[in-house]
Parts: sequence; C-alpha cells; structure tokens
Amino acid sequence: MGGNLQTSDKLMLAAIDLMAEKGYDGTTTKEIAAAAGVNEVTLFRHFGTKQKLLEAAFNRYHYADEMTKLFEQSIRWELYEDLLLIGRTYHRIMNRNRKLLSIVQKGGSHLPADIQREAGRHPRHLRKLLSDYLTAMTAQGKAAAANPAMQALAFMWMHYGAFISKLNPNDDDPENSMDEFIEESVRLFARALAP
Amino acid sequence: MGGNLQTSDKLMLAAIDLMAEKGYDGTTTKEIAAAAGVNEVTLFRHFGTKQKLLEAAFNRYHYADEMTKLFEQSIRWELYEDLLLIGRTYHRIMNRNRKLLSIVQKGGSHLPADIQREAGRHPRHLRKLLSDYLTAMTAQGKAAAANPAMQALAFMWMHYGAFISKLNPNDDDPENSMDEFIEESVRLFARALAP
DNA sequence: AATGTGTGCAAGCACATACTTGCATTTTGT
DNA sequence: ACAAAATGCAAGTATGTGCTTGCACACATT
Repeated sequence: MGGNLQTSDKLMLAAIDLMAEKGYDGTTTKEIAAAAGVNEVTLFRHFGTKQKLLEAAFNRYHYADEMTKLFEQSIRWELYEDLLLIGRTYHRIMNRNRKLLSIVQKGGSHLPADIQREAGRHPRHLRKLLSDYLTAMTAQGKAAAANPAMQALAFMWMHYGAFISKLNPNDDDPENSMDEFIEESVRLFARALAP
Repeated sequence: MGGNLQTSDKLMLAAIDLMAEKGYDGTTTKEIAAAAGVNEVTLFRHFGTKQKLLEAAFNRYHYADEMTKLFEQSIRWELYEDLLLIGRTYHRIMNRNRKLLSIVQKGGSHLPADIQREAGRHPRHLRKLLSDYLTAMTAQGKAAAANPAMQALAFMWMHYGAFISKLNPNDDDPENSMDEFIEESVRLFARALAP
C-alpha cells in the first residue's frame, strides 16, 4: 500500500482545499475523492480513515521554522529594516499555511488533536524571538522598549489580526494591499520604539 | 408555538455554548436539548429547525453599536485617553459576543448566511469611526497621522488579533492580563502618532 | 369541570456519511 | 510478456442526525 505519489498527493491537496473552505466536518470523503479525480475507495485504501488523511496532508504540507533562520542570519540591527523583514516573512509563512490554518481554525468534532498543537507552536516561537530581539536592541541603545515582551506581543497580534481578517472572504478590503499595510505598520512601530 | 421564555432561552443558550466549542456542524440537536435539560422534540417544537434555532439565538444575544455612542459622547480629543477608552470598549464588546463570534469563525455547511454578514458589520463600522477620528485629530494638530486609514487598520487588527488569540484555549498566555496589554499597546500607538 | 398549552416519551423515517467487500480492469515494473 | 500492485465499480453495512408523529401527562386559565 501507499506507493504512487500522484494519487496520494492529489487526495491530500483536495482534502486541504475543501476542508479549508467547508471545515473538517463539512467535507465528505466522497467530495474529496471526486475533487481529486479518483474513486472514493482509493482514498480509504491509501489512508484508512479521514483523520489519517488529514494528518498525512498536514505533515506533508505544513511549513515552519523559516523564521528561526531569518533571526539567525538576516537581522541587521536596524529597527525599521528588521521589523519590515520580520513582518514580510511572517505573512509569507502564514500565507503558505493559510489553508491548513483555516482548517484548524474552523475545528471539527473528530479533528486530530496533535494538529491543533502543531499549529499553535509557530506563533509562540516567533513571540520569543521577537521579544529577545527587542530586548537586545534596547541594550544596544537602538530602541526605547520599556516593555519588550508586551511590544513584541503587540507587533505579532497586529499582523496576526491582519492575516486572520484576510482569511475570511466576507471581510472586504480589496483595495488595501497587504504590502502597503505592512510598510505603514512597521513605520508606526519603528516610530514608537525609536530611542 | 413559542411562548414560555424559560425553555426557549435555555435552548438558545445551550446552543450557543455547545456550538461555540464544537462548531455548528459538530453540535447535535440531541446534545443541545440534553444540555438545556429538555427533550429533543421540544427543541423542534419551539424552533422548527436547527438553523432557525441559531438565528433566534443570534438575534437575541448579539450586542453591537455600543461603539457609535462612545464616539459621539465620550471622546475627549486627547490621544492616549481616547485610544485607551476605544481599546477597552472594543474588547468589552467582543467578549460579550465571544461565543457567537466563535461560532461564526468555525463556520459550518448549513450555517445561515445572514449571520456571517451581521458578524462582519461591526469591525467595518469601527474602522470607519476610528479612521475619521484620527483624521480629525490630525486636522487639530493633535496627531501626526500621515495615513489615518492605515493606522486605524493597524490599531483594529492589533486588538482583533489579541482577541482571536484568546478565543482559542490552545494559546497559552495565562499570566498576561488583557488589561495590561491594552494599556501598553495604546501607549505604543500614542507615542507613534504623537505630533 | 373543561379546555388548551407545553412538555415528555417512544418510535420511527429519510437521508447522509464513514468505511467495507468482492471482483473486474488498468497500470506499472521487470 | 508476465506478475504485481493500484485503481475503478457496484453494492452494502453501520451509524448518526435532523426531523416527524402519535399519545399521554401535568399544569394553568376560565
């Protein structure tokens, strides 16, 4: 069992697409198979259960930890430039995972538990990195961050809120591009944290 | 049909509680009735369908438009004070509606459409109010808001992200109280927008 | 006492869905 | 060309769920 990559991947991608729109509970195995262009039985022969299908899809298509490398390599200790880079990278990662995050956000009665845990790991990680960065900047006299942990949280939550708003198509902001928002918000933060 | 308030309310509140946790699809009418302490048949005799039950619950327990009054009456045209008041009021409203918002966020295959629309109205409204406020403050020379609309968006999304993070119990921030965050973040914004 | 209204209980219907089984057919690797 | 693995197809099982129906009981108002 489990050989041909094409069929498995088609199923996993179809599952991700459909579940991101309609939720885990609201997506049927028949739909997934149809969207993948294969028979429903093939789905079960490959993955056994609906849960295992989603787990496999998640493990295969969940990206993370690009942020750690960024903090190790690309930080230039210049407030505006660094925050801009961090903000842009954040949205890039989140957008890559947007469908998976949408599935987790919607939840579901039999949604595997470890998936929810895994999805929450990334934000916590960034929060730590950013907090340490601001503390270091303050020590270098390049930022007047009275409360680095809190300000890191504010930065994160602002971009998180922006991302979540874009997840739901009911919110209407077609004109405001995300890039423009990132620049303006980073400018705002750089001004607030300037020494 | 539809008479005794006690039973109807018990059902609507139970529906809200359960659906906020398990989603619309994941909550069964049998569960709702059991949680309300009544027979399942009673649910259908009162509301006819599961959808109408949620609609009734939503119309009965959805609060809004406290914000408009605030902008009309309590604004003092002092940046820090006003932003603090706005931030606190925002979280108060969102917390009152937290379960309903959680239901909408999770979605569901047969979730009534008008509910989603109604839930998205409030953020758009606040965004307009806040944007106009910043524009007026700039005109008065009390704020150096180069891009008021964008900065209003940043303020809103920051608090929205904070609220959403608190919705999911998987995120762990037991120590940081929300009040403390609001104050610190408003301080940050006031500094960034100071003339 | 009579009547109506709300509720409980038991049973059931219609339908959807996750998952299975047996067999024929195609594709693939050697 | 041959064998093995993968897939399609048809049918079916088991279970859950929204929703209905019929009947009995309790309570309140008149």
